[in-house]
Amino acid sequence: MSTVPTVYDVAERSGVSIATVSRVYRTPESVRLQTRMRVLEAARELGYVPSGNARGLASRSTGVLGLCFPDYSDPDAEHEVGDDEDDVAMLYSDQIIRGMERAARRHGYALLIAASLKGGPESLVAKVAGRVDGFAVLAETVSTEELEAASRHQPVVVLAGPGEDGQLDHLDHIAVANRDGQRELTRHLIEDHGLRRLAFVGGDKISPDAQARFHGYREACAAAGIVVGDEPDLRADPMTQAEGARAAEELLDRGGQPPQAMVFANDQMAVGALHTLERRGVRVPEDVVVTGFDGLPLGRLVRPALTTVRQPMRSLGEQAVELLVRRLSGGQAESPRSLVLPVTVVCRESCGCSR
Amino acid sequence: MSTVPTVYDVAERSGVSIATVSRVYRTPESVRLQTRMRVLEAARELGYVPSGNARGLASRSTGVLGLCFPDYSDPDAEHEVGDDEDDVAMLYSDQIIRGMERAARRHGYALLIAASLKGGPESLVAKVAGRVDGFAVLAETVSTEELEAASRHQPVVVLAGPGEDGQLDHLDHIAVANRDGQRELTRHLIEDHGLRRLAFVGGDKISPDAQARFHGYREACAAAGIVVGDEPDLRADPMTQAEGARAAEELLDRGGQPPQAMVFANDQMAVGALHTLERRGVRVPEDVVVTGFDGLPLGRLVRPALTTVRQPMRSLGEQAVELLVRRLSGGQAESPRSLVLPVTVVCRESCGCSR
DNA sequence: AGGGTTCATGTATGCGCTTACAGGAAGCGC
DNA sequence: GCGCTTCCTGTAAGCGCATACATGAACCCT
Repeated sequence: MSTVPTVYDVAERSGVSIATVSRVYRTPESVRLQTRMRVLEAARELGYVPSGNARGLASRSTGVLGLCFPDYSDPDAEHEVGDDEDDVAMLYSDQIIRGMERAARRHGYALLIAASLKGGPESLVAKVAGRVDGFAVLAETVSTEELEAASRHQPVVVLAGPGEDGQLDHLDHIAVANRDGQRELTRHLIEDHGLRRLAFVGGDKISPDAQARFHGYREACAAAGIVVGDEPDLRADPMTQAEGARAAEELLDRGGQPPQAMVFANDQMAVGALHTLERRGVRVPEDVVVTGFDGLPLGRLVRPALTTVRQPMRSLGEQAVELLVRRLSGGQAESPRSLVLPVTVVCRESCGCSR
Repeated sequence: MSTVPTVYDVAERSGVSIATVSRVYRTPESVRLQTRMRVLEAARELGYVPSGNARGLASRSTGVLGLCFPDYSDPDAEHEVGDDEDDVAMLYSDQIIRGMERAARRHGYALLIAASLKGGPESLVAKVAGRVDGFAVLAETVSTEELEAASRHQPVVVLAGPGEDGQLDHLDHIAVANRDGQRELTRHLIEDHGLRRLAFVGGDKISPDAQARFHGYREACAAAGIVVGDEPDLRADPMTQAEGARAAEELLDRGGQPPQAMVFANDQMAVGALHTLERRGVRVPEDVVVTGFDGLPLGRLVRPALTTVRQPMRSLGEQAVELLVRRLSGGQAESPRSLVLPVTVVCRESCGCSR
């Protein structure tokens, strides 16, 4: 790899000063055409590539935005086969990555992504925050304190997070209308399909999303005079297909009348349930209605197609970038924004709608 | 955003020198516990986050790996609804991103991703290469010359690219066995299912992948004494669901005997075809067999499930990182590697295999 | 011819950090 | 008490670039 060429090398070779070399890249018009070409020629011969680090240091900006997200699966647990579950599991963050990448590109930024390495030597934030102009974090990804520190000196936006009550509410925040969406979907099941015996399968207690959805569910039930406990009928942890399948199993095997509808806190679990139900010969939606939440592409592809609530995950990422970009271009002083992106109920086959 | 604290601020506040502050982060054990805590305390109070740029400059390494990939879709063409196609379209690069991200994380690297902005001010490589320790490019992403320059001073691996004949063959290169896979799948259709009237739907002429697949197809046909022209029966461009649907339509409407099997150069087109066929009341696999290529999760979810060739896209990304890491840890001098990852034929319902 | 402009380039400094190297303090054996 | 280690910390020199400022040439106008 020999020694890496620098401005000095290019300057020497083309007989100009380093300042001129720098100008050729930063403000080409300010350099006489002839000189410019000489410099570029020398750069080409040397294989010169400007150092982003040096540039960043000198100009105090990197042209890079960041995204920190949780470490879904153990990176060391390599599953040779059957990474199917996984394929789906990560779609959520994939969508956000895509959204951010796109929006970032539009604004001329690149995207640095890093998943939290549980207890790595360097903290995630140190790694990301130190290299970007601003970044987004998927809620619960990094320690509050670190976020705190980082956000004192650069824009940070929290995605899909703690919601209104968080202690991070001085930061920009983007969430989706979990509660509204679930309430609306539930209302649909109750009013439009006339169902009364519903079962809600939630997630772990920590997940603010799952909790908000449960609240929406309860509200709709309450509005219809259906009694619901303080807790979901079942909790799945993690919220995977496998757990969803198991949950369906359990709901089926419970004594008493089986539910008319299984309302899952996310699509993955619902899809898992679909598998179980098919295997057990339970017809969907004739025998039982199934719904999810998220609007993963996956849900459109299973049979029966999944009724769900579509989260605009991609646009979550895009909005995050927009927010960051705005802060970076002068809006630092504005008061913290808290967006709640609307969701839409998507009726497909699994709830009994004609389609 | 006030002024960003630096080592100097932390040093002053904690009464040590900047070297000690640096050591606290780089080699904590080399600093007396008491001193270390004083420093960390000061850092916390100030909200200090080490500058990645400065660190990179001084230590000549960034801890970041990069990925450049093509600009699939026009970022400005926002489709409010019906981004369905798109959801699937990007799965390919998504998978690679995931693979890289994981592997990178394992090795303690973060991942910088950037799609080529067609004719942006700064070239993609300049943007990425200058900020990372090494990077991968999806073939055809950046100009050969730029790659050339970058690869002279840092590891670069080309993914799924020009193959054996490229002029970039002094670079590390990872491809998948397109030809072998398509040959094997085609052989399966001919020998195991006894089909003889096949139709191959390829992609644009530029795509080396699609071309290689067509070659594999031809080889299998030739081996079975089936005559095939020099060109695919149909070319789809782009290789999307919509185009696949249209291709199926065309194959159906062509005069003469319809094909017994539609062999598509990728999964997306095959899935599009599946839709068309269902709509037209043509049964799969009873009336016509359909196959894809790629092994997208999508293929497992459609009905009938798609017989295809699974590309290890995730592992493509992982291998890329492994290669980069190896080069970075002393293997610079090794001769260029050219991996061809094996693919596997995945028989599902759409070819008539019991499942 | 002299003063004022404009344009192109060079000089010099600093961005925030890492890291050899040096130096002082403390502990050891003799 | 002396020399030798060992351990911890400070000093200082860059890393590669951007950029304010200085410089000088060419030009225009009076």
